[in-house]
Amino acid sequence: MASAGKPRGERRTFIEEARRAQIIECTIAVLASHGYAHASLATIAERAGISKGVISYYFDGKEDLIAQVHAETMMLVTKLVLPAVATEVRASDKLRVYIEGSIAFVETHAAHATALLEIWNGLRTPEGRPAFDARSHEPGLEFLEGIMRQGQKDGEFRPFVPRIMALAIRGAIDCVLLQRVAYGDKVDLREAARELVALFDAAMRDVSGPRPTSAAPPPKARRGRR
Amino acid sequence: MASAGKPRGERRTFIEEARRAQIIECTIAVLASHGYAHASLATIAERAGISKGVISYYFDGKEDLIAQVHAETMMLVTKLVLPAVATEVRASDKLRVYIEGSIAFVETHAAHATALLEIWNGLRTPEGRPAFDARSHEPGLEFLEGIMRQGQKDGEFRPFVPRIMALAIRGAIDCVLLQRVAYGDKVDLREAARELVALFDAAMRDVSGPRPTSAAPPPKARRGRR
Amino acid sequence: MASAGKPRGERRTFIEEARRAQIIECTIAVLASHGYAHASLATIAERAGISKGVISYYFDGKEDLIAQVHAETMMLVTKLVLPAVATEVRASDKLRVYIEGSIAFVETHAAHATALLEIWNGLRTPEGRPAFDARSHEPGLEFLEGIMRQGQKDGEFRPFVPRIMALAIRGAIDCVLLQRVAYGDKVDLREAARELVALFDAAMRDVSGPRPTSAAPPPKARRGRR
Amino acid sequence: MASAGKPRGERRTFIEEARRAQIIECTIAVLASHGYAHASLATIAERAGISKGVISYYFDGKEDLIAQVHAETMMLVTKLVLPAVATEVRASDKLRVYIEGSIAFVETHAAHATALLEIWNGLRTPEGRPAFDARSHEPGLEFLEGIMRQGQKDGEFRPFVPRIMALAIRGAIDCVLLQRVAYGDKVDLREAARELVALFDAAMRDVSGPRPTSAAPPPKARRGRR
DNA sequence: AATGAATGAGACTTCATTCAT
DNA sequence: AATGAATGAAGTCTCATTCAT
Repeated sequence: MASAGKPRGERRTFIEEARRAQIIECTIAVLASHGYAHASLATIAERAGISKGVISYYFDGKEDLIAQVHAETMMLVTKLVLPAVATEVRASDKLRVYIEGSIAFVETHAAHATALLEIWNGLRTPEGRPAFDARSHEPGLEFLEGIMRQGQKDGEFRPFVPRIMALAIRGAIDCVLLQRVAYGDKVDLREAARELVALFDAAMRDVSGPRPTSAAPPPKARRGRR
Repeated sequence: MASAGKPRGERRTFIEEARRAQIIECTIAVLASHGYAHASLATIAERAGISKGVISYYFDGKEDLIAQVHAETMMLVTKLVLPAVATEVRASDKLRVYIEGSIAFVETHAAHATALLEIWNGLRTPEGRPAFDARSHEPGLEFLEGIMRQGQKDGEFRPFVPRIMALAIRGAIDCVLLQRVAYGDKVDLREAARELVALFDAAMRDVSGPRPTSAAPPPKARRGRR
Repeated sequence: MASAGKPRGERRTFIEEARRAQIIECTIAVLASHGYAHASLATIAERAGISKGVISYYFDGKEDLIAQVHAETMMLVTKLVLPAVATEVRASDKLRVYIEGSIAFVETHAAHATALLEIWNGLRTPEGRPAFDARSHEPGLEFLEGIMRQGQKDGEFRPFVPRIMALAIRGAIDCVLLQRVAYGDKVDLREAARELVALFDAAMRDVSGPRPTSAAPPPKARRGRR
Repeated sequence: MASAGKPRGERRTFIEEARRAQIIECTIAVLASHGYAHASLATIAERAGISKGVISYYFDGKEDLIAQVHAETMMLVTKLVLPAVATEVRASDKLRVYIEGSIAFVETHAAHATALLEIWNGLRTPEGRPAFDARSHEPGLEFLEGIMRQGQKDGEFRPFVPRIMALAIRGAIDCVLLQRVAYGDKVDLREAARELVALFDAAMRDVSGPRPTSAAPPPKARRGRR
């Protein structure tokens, strides 16, 4: 039950917001380094240098904590990737920026990315079924499908089932993240981004005929990759 | 500890082997239906209609049981997919059969496939690090890379980094499995197989020049981004 | 520990007295609605719209708070029932008024009555022994016994052991309260009062012989039973 | 969830039945001596000289344990009181035997009686409402009401509301138990039984006129009360 | 006079593991 | 070869209490 005394309303003091952020940050770190199953409240509290009770004070139990970490991280990755995608006009450019941005997120926010993967894989319903299963990919998948349908309408992409293509993109990015987690710096993320962009460009581009909108060159100057 | 009397050597009676197989089978079923974290020895024993002690008798603890389930399942999937691949000659055909076989395995051995995913995601070292992380993909990845290198040598495939392409294939297949787990029959595996084959065929095939056995395949010009 | 600065002496400012009364009132409400075990300081503070610290400021811990709630409520029920009893002369009338008043208290002060029951049942010494056990009934029991002895001396009542009769009256009233708590409005308290009066009148009245003080008619007109 | 491995089926081994009985016995003792709120599993296990886990092994959690203690004790008191009641024919005799039996149970099974009272008072729903509130008295109350209605039909009892009379009887007995708990041997249970029988006999007996079935004298010889 | 923040003990539960039979 | 019984550690959660501000 949402017991009393916890500052879960809208009004948040400065110190409270700081603690909350600190706990979330530590949870991400522990998720990344210990894995979902070993991310106990005790470990998290120890890392934060606080007592376990504080976590219960700020969050409605472990489930709530994990859910908020998930939401916060999803918001972060969305905020970092989507705006860049929105600046592009052509579907192929959108996808390129999406892939590049996703891989860049893995590089700049390794712990966040790993924690996200842990949550996706580890969070379960009481009966053991995945709680953030493929369903939690939905928003991202639908976003990708939207881009693909646009590309197909514009004649930029060949015909294919958008859902499968979107799955392939997500799976590829996640698999690269896994490699990064396993092998660390030995995995060249720049190269991975470059290759994945080329891979899916080749996989989707329509080479069967003349570009329908050939008269319409890229409406904006080619943006350098970095 | 590996106490004396346990039949863990090579010599195994028939009944022993049967028990062992039964336990492994039940573990797979429980992993698939309850998830890694909820797959307790009690649940497995109950499903097998035996007492928990028997599991300890045949396996050196839970970790050992899971490891053997993993090995057994990997062996199974390998046995079902690789021979078919070996009957093909051209790299593109090998890849097609590999993808089709992998997706078919998901369909015919749903529990095995799900259990495998659960183990990959859930099994950890005592410190919390993934025990069957990306490293356990290695054999499969290297197998795929070998096919790709062959295709590139034959001029069938364009130049690309085999490792990344292999990762993308594995990721795509795993993601389709996740969808299947999440959405069940609503996911059309035949369609998925067809689409993935087309996807990676388009992604890899060399369309720049004359066909496969031409005299001079593109050595490695243009590792350009597009 | 009773730290300095807390207004626990006699001298109390108006605002202090108001806070104290407010906390006690809220404690009664929470006891009645949540039960003893679930009446946490957090819940009480929340209901009062104050912080938990205030309660510690005005009371020496939870035990002290409950004790004061008990004392206050006992005082209230005494103040409401005893004066009416005192206006009667004959023992049978006193008992009638006592029962009617007790049941009326249950009706007009439902939360107080329920809270009292919760305290009687729930409050324990640190070792787990009832802290407000039967002993806390003592004043009320002795009061009833006094009335009975008077009635026996006057020849109004037959001979019986006053203590047991007093226990029966208290038990009957408490049991009616329990029914009220459990079944709410479906329990007709007017009827219960009427029946209990008749029950104990029949149980105690001496019908063996002529009224000793038959010459002394009821000194006041029979008060309507409702 | 009813986890696996617990012997909760019908088949019970001897040793298992013994453990189960031992745990229930210890729970009754701890309930009686420590009160409901302080009857933790740790205390119960300590008293039984076993580890906490054993309790979980034999019972589905604390709630289940308490429920079984309740059921077992109710069964015991029923088994001890009801047969004796059934041997009587006249309602007044049935009630006499019921009261005598109930008080005798308090004397011979003090811990059981106290534990029962603790459960009635202490067991709550998650929201804090009584779980074995007055409702759990229902069977007993209805049994008493049945006797009373028979007595009224036979003309043995005067008219009154059976439910209130039944409540009064239960309340009186419980209150005597409370006194016993509080004052121990100083409370004379024989006297209490004698007095309560006389009390309720006087309260219920119809003295208004001739016995309706006066022609039918007591069908069996008066059984000496002691 | 009051508050928000933090603590730490204690409760219940789950589960891998051990052991006598 | 197998079982039932038992253990003990670890996890999550609640809550009275303390304390600096």
